[in-house]
Amino acid sequence: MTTTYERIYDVVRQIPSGRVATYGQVAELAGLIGKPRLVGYALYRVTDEMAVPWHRVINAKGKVSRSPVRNGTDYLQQALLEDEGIIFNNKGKIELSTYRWHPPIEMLERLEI
DNA sequence: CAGATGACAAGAT
DNA sequence: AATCTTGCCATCT
Repeated sequence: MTTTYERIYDVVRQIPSGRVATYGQVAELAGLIGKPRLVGYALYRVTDEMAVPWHRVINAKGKVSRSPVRNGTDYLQQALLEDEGIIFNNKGKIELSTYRWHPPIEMLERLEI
């Protein structure tokens, strides 16, 4: 049986290099409309063996969600995104209109969104 | 099994 | 623009 978190990881795995999605967007695509926090909770528990591009998920303000409990993975996140060609401005913000991932139409139809 | 834990988002101030 | 509410819940120990 697929757990809630596995569904979230499956969505994140669809995000291509050089694009990003917001927590709310991932929640919606995972069938968890209005529960963006669950995505944050799930990503906190990601390990490298899971092969989930967790760094491609940012908050709705277009910034990396910083938190002391992340042990520096928040700063690593920005570095990984820059490696994929994403430009951050001087305030650590990116242009969502430029970099946001647009899921394939079949995916949206399957979810009836 | 009860309590602790934690990467959000939108609206109000 | 920055800070403060409020809603929200699967996992881990």
